[in-house]
Parts: sequence; C-alpha cells; structure tokens
Amino acid sequence: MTFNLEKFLPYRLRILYDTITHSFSPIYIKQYKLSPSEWRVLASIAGSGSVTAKQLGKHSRMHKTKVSRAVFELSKRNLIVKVPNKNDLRETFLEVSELGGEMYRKLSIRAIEFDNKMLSCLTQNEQLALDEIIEKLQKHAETNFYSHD
Amino acid sequence: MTFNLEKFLPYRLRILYDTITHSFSPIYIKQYKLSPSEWRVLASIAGSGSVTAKQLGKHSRMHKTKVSRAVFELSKRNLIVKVPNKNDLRETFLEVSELGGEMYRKLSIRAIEFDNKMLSCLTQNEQLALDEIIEKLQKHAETNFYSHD
DNA sequence: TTAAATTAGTTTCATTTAAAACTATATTTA
DNA sequence: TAAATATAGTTTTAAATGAAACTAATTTAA
Repeated sequence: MTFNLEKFLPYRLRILYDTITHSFSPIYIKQYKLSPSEWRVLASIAGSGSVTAKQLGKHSRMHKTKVSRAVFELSKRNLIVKVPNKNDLRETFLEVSELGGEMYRKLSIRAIEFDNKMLSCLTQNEQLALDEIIEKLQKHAETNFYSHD
Repeated sequence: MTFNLEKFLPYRLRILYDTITHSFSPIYIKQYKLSPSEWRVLASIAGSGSVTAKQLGKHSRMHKTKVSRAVFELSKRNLIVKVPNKNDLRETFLEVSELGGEMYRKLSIRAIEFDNKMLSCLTQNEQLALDEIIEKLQKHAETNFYSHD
C-alpha cells in the first residue's frame, strides 16, 4: 500500500478546518472586532454559564496564555465579568455580561445560519453520520493517542 | 433553536484536528526533526514528483513564507533539491532527494499505520461515509464560502 | 522595442504564539 | 502549625507567523 497525503486524515482535517473557519471568521472579526480566540472564549463562557480559565482552556484546547489574553480583552470591553472564587482566590469564574450576552446572541444566530448552510450539502443521513463519526474519532483519539498534560 | 458551540462544525473540526495532529506529530518531530510545515512540504513534494512552491502552497493551503522557509530548511538538509525552471527562471521545481525519499518512505509507513489505527474505531461503512462527507464539505466550502486569493 | 505591470519566491518587520519564569494563593506533609 | 509543594493565572522572553516590501524574472501594452 502506497501512502497518499491527500487521503491522510490529519492533512484532510487541517485543510477542511482551515477552509471552513476562514469562511466564518470574517463575521466575528470584521463585524464584532473579535479575534478567533476571543470569539471562542466568549462562546464557551456563554455556553457554560460560568467557568474558570483553566476549565475553559482544557475543554476548548486553548493554551492558557491565549485564554488569559482573550479574557483580558473581553473583560476590558465589558463583554465578560470576572467573579473571584471566594473559596479559592487563585481562580476566578468567568461570566458573560449583559453586553457580551447580546453580542453572543447576535453572533450565534449567524453561526447557526452558517452551520446550516455548510451542512446543507449533506443529506440528512450524512449529517447524522458525520455527528457520530466526529464523536467516535474524538473519543478514540483522546483515549488512545493524545497525551499533552 | 439555541446555539451549541459543542456541535458547531468549525469548533468541532478544530478540536478534532488538534487532537489528531498532536497524536501523530511527535513521530516526525522527535524522530526526524521535522516541523509540521516541513513534514507537509516533504510529503507534498514526494506525492507529486515535482512542484513549484506556489503550486504546493495553494494546494496544501500554506502561506508562501511558510513554504519558503520549509523549503529552505529541507534543502539545507539535502532532503529535497531545487531545479530551476529553464523556461521561467522565477520559479523552481522542487523534488525529493535520495535522502528525502528514504525519510519519506519511512515516515509514510508510520502515517499509514497511524491512519489505520485512527480509523479503526469506525466501521467500514463509516470510513467510506467519512471520505465522501469530507470531500463534499471541502468542495462545498470552497465554492460557496472561501475566498482568499 | 521599451516602459509598465505582473509574477515567483525571499526578506524584513510587526504581530501572534507558546514556553518558561513568575506571583499569589492554597494544599500537603514533616 | 511551618516549610515544601502544587496550582491558577499573568508576565516575560524567544520563536513562529503573516503582511508588506522587496528582488529578479517575465509578460503585457504603448
């Protein structure tokens, strides 16, 4: 069997991710002046209600300095609020502000639209299959391969 | 309908790509001292026989400066050779050297192994479905969304 | 044909990134 | 307890990145 880079999963995923993300990112970059990290952090916080930077970073696989800087920027713009944990002052809970929630709601509408349009090239069955396949691969990769920290 | 980041395709693809690539990259990084770009460029050249930096960058979605630097390094280590195009001296054809071919063959064996192990969590049908789905999404994203150059 | 515009690839420079060192808390253990 | 170790998050430093300027060659158009 001869190797074919074009069919190599990591290579294909990278190209697909790159293409798709660059199709969506202009929306939050241009219209809301958010960096990719900032959008990701805002959406993560909004989705979870309240998280620490550590939890957020681990869950969304972002480097802690990236999270730290995104949090700093979002906080500066009053899009999120930092609530110190009274029981452990090393960590702070992150929550979206009124303003941040508004921005998030507007952006998430665009995100849903985008996702629907993107997935519209697949049949209903394929969409379901893709969901399951990603889930399986992710779990498999995490338990059998991935190691970091 | 409420937005769920965890089910958002760009987000999921990024995390899956990140997990998978970090599972494979130690092989070429530690054992062959190649950067991700260098591995990608080496494999691209090996796969196509002879390409220009421009073609390679476009096809594999790498920034031209990244390609330029990877080519410089690989060339310095005699893993690839640069063959000037006699008919247009602005461009040079890139080809793998004897040494580079050897490294590529060894690495591609590891890549095939990795891919097989990664895909082994899917049924045969799911593997076929995934192939088709990626193909469809890639084409759809390129023609309907992506714009860069 | 020569001047203007274009192209492939490189280099420079400003920005982004991650690794490592750091600060401040909190926990463990002697 | 007090000293030693660990942890969350930030800042500093060094490396990687991409945008823009550049070089050398080619093509277009006056």
